[in-house]
Amino acid sequence: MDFSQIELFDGISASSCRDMLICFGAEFDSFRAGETVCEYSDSPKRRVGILRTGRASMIRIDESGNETLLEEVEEGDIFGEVLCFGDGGDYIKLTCDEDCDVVFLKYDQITKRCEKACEHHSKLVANLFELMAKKTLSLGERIQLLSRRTTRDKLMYYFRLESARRGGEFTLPMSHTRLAEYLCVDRSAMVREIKRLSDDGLVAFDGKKVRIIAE
Amino acid sequence: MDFSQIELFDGISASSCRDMLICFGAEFDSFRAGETVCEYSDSPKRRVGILRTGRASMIRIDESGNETLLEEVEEGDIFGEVLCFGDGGDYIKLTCDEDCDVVFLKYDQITKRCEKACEHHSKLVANLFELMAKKTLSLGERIQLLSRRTTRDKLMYYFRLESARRGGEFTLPMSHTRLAEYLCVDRSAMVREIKRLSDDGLVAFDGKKVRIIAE
DNA sequence: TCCGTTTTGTTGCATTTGCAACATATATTG
DNA sequence: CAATATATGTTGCAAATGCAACAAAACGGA
Repeated sequence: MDFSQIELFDGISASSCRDMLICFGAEFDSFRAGETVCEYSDSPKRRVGILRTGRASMIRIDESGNETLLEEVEEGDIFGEVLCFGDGGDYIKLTCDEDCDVVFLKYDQITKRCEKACEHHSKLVANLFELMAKKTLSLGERIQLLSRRTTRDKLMYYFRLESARRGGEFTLPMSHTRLAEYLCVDRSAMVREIKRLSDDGLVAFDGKKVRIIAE
Repeated sequence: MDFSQIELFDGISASSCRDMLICFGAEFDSFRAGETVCEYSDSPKRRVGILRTGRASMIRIDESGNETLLEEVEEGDIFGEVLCFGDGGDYIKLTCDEDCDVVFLKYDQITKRCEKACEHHSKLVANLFELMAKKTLSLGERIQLLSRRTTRDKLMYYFRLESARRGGEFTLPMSHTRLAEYLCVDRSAMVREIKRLSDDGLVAFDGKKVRIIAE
């Protein structure tokens, strides 16, 4: 096992990694596209996951069967019920969009000093801190998006963000169906609104390509 | 200055605190209720704030003048543009609901090792990690709330959460006006929906007291 | 206490939205 | 290739929502 490429273990020697993996109760696992990494319905496992490779989606399904895309988890991201999406009663799962490699750490071991007092414990916490800061930012961005009142505003905010991130014209990184889940709006209503944006000359669409014309 | 009650400095001696405050570029400040702690419109200051005492609100005001309550910041919470609410272009400010005491730390100093290699640097990062985990949870909760499609669902989710947290009946911790901002819906529409919830016998209201009757 | 400000309650109305139901197109898989 | 599943485009309609406007109530200082 090569730890050096994993951001979480950055600056920690391989032998220290091995020590720590024991005291953190680390588990490595792999999943195929479409498989479920974990479910957060029942008993919390109190562990933190790090996505080493692949892409996955945190999805909530409510009583009515509505699916909501809570967040996209990408390479290097952390996830876990201890960190986010505390118990609201609904069924939540993490599903792989691609094949994924995952590490799990026991949350309680992270903040408490371990008995063996691994010398690199604190370095690992610092690394986790970085990952967490990244996540916090992306959650905050999500809130900014969802706090728009209308579908039109959500779409424009999303398009502007993607456009800024990728520089001008960009390709939608997901299907309409999924985008609707991401914006938390009805798909058909969203498509209707997209057409209006196009008619009003604010945004130009060419297949999955999007270009903002006017603010 | 007594550091011992501040969660951030938990487990760190007063003398180490003094050392660190220098290398972290720490600034202490106090604000009166109603005052603005900081604005995140223009140039990012790249610093992290910790609210030592008091309560404050992170508020966004968009071009149309709509105010959105992005998050409530309470005693011990951290805040800052580096951590959340990355640049979406809007004007964001943190306003005190009560008198507040605040510490600011330079973000870049946190993750980088300082030249003097303060021995307690890593302990402080671990403490920050805890604070951040708390924040991440609350942001995730917020996303769960905002991802409900209808005002009714948002209200019910909010009521259930508060009810669970405070055990049965509870008192609304904010005005209707502010709650509407928090749920990101129109106030009048929200009041209308509250009346419907009451009429439908799902929730009983008595002034600011709220009690859930049925799920 | 009085005055100005903020909050609350309410209503009408145009617009937006969710929802259900299709037909069609586009993968995906055996 | 055929068969099945999934995604897309579209529409009607009832319901929810945003918005504007206003009066009444509550609050907060001077």
